[in-house]
Amino acid sequence: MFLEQSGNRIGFGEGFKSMTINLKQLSKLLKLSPTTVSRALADYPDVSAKTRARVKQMAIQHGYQPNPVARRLQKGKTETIGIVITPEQNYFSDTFFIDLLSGISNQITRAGYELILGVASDEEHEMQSMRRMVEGKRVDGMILTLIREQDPRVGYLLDRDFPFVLYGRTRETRPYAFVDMDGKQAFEKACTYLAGLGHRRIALLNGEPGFMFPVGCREGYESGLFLSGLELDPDLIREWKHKDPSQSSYRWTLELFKNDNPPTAILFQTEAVNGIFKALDELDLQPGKDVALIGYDDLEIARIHRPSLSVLRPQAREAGQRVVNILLEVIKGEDPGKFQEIHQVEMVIRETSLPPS
Amino acid sequence: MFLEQSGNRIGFGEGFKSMTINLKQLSKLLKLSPTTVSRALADYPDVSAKTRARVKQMAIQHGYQPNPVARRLQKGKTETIGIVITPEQNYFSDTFFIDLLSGISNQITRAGYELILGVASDEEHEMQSMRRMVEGKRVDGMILTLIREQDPRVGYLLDRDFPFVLYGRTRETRPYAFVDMDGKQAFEKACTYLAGLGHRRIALLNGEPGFMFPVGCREGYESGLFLSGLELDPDLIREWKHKDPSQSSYRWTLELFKNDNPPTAILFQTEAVNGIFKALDELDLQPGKDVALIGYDDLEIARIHRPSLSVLRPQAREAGQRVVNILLEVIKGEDPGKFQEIHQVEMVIRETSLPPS
DNA sequence: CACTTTTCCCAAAACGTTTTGGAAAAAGGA
DNA sequence: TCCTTTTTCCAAAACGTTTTGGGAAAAGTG
Repeated sequence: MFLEQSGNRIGFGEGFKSMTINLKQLSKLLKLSPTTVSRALADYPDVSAKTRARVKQMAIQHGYQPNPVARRLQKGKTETIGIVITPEQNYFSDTFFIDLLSGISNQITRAGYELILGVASDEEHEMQSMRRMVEGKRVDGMILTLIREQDPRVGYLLDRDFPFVLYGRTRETRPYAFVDMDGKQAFEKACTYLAGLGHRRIALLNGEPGFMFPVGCREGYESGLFLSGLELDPDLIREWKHKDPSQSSYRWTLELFKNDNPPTAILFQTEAVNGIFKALDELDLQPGKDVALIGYDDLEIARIHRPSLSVLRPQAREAGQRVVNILLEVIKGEDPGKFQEIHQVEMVIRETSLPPS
Repeated sequence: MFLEQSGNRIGFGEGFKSMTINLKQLSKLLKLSPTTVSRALADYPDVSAKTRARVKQMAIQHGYQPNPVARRLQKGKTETIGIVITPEQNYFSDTFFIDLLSGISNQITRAGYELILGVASDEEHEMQSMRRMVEGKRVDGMILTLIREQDPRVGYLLDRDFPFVLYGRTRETRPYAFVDMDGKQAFEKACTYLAGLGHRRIALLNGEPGFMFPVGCREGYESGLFLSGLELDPDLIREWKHKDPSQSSYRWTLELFKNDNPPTAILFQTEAVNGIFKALDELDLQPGKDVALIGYDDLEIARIHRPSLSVLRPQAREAGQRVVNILLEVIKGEDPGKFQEIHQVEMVIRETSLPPS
């Protein structure tokens, strides 16, 4: 009785009228048990080729799709992974993060999973949003970006053995999975390139301390100087604030050129380029001509600007895809320590990396 | 027997060890039925105040949270809403879209819902991603942004009575819910303001045809000219491409000034500002001094630039919150036609809106 | 032919909630 | 005291899948 009723309950209720068909209804149509239909669709070997074909054909004909919520309940998995972004850090700006997100999203969809997004205004809400996802059993795994040197999120997740993958790295001795860009090698390459052109005073306008990504950049910078036989001058290193990249980089650039012996080249994250351009303009210095520039990240402004900006270009899309594939492995139970990838960064020479004049 | 077993199944299995407690387990602890516990937590009146307090206390003590997947199955709702973004349109860039998303996300979380995100590379995948969500029963409602004049998504959703809300508007006669910014009123205000300063040649560098938002901008521009007793000159209207705002606006700005009678002011979407600045620089015209500028959207660059850019500022965060609240009503079964909101846009006068020199 | 193996299918349980439809106990009314 | 009403609780069904543990029929095997 009840079975009959529930089988006929299509098209009732207000709001969205579901045109979709049930497993039970489909099985009735086929005069088979729900078990067999389910197994046929899942390509189990214990259903004959003939009925399997019949089932699949009927499923397609009626546009049957298994209800994901029911599947999740039975399987004990949410088939969902979570990510929390914090807009105030405009890390999010422009193409870089979008490329990363695009790679993540596509791969997640391909796996039949879902991506749920949290937007947090600050560090505290970031943690809160993540805890809701984890403790509320809303996701099977987390993706973390914009990693800090000491990142409480990593400890939290490790403590409860919850699957996660970092885009980036942190200071943590326990093994964990990550995909990172080789910022060190990138900045080393850029630095030796500039030195090879004859630059002797190369400045570094680096990201804010506390985050992990500037660490590699600085290491690469120092290593590049060393390899080129140049000495490190602390006066040539400055750090912009991520809350206000343009404003802080503007001020620091002006400061750099108050130096008795000013730089002839600057390495920096492209995020900070607006402030640098502005400062150089005020100082009557032409980017590329009077000061060589190489930015990290190939944002739109880098390609658009005249002269166009030489950049270090991370493959964000590919990285995003790797992050997801790894996370799916970790969710399956693989050892996270096995997945620690450092991706190469390409250097794109455009118009702002000439020899010193 | 089986009940007992499943009740004890904590801490087994590889991977994430769930520390969380069940409704069944909690009810056993309380020596109550799952029914009563569930109803106590949901504040049903048919459970005594004393036991309700006892239940709640125990629930908090053990950190009980109902499994959302099970609840969704029973309730027949996904408690999830979907959004699809397309990165290539760098509508997404900078603070505006993030503010919108932030408002959306916060309100969704507050309602206990989830936001699932699709990232589509083009119009076709955008539709595909949405269909997966809708036909796959993965969401209860959709949020649409960056609406086109003829937008197939709207027809699709209307056809199957699926709840949705637009951020923006489209050309569609059937009633639907939307939250839009009053671009018309904004551009009218900006235009009359400039005319009031004495500008007689005001140009419009508008968004790409096919999308809906430039329509209102143009209407406001024309209305502003009319109200100020100025004549419309088609030579002063150009349209940039959304795939490449900087490049196209750069070219069109140069073109505008080839005019025998060039403009003394430009209205535009702030997205296109880089190209305009670049072109003015080449033409040796100072923004704000030689050419007045008012942009639509208060992006970071607008505040940072010297001279700082006068802008029309939509309240994206608030709009995002409204979109969600409306969508929740529509999901409940309210008539979408009741929810059609047009939000005012504030004008922020900074340094680029002086009288003509 | 009798026995074993393989092929093909299915009934029932389980996932963790909420809702339905009572039922027992307590309280109120005569 | 007996009947009615209110209070307080609960067993069972239901949501739509997948998995478990067979079981009947068909196909081999001797």
